[in-house]
Amino acid sequence: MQYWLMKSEPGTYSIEDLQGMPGQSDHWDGVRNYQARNMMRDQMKVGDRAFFYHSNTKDPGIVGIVEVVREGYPDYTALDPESDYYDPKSSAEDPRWYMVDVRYIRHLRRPIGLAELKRHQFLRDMPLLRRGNRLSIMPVSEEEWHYILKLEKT
DNA sequence: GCCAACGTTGGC
DNA sequence: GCCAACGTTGGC
Repeated sequence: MQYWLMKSEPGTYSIEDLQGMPGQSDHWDGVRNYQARNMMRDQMKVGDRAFFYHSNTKDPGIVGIVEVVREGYPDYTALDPESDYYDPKSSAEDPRWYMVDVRYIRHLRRPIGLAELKRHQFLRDMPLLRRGNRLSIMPVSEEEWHYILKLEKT
């Protein structure tokens, strides 16, 4: 089983939004970055866990945990001209973008902010903390995963 | 295939 | 709202 971190702007889609969906699960649409696409299409497996990260907000940070419940399949919002995520270069025959489904597991006991994460040398290699990082989906090592879960209890 | 221009991300 | 960093686009 692998661990991940998935970013979302809470103004667009927050962990509370996911929690409010039927079955507390939803598709993770709108990813339009090839590296992130490849991870969803090729690497994310049912049962994998991910941190839900709130980005581009007053207090960016990890707020909860979700589980992958469906593996990569074409992101149909790319085919919908009405969607903000429409991409005329994608087609049903040759889908360019993929998504996975995730299910809400729980909130962390407290949000762990970006500033706090940065204070931990142990986490310095996380792509999230590297300068200029723009990946919206990234792997988290098992060690990092458990380290962060310990922070939650402090 | 290079690279300048442009658009987007996302912290601050 | 600013702007650094980075990915993408498109002219050549």
